[in-house]
Amino acid sequence: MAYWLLKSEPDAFSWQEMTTRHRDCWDGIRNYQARNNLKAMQRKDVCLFYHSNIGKEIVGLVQVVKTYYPDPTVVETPNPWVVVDVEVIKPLRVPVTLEQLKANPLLADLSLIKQSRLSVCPVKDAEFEVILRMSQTTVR
DNA sequence: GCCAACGTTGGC
DNA sequence: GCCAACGTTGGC
Repeated sequence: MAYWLLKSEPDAFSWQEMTTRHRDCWDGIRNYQARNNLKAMQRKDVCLFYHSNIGKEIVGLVQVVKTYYPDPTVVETPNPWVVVDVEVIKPLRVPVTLEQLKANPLLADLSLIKQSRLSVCPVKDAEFEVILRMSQTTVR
């Protein structure tokens, strides 16, 4: 099982909305590196839900419930873009801010920090554990 | 609002 | 194939 981080601007799609829908397809990814990460996701993989721009914090956990398929919002053919379906697991008990992530030496290598523009980032097992501990949350 | 980082486009 | 111009993301 792998771990990932999904970014969303709360103005466009917030954690609040995610919990209302409970399950949703993660569409709109238009970056090849991010797309390749989507393609690598397996069912049951856990994703950290991050609010970019506003909040700048990880606020919840979702899991992959359907592996990649063509992005239905794309009309051109061939369609190079894909989505996965994700489902809410739970909110973090305590959100973890970007500031905290940056301040933690164990997370110096975090993809979110090193490559700030990538909207679907891999998270290493050890990094995930550290972040989860910071959030005072357990996965299930 | 600004700017750094980075991706994409198009002229040559 | 190089690189300048331009667009986008996202932190500050």
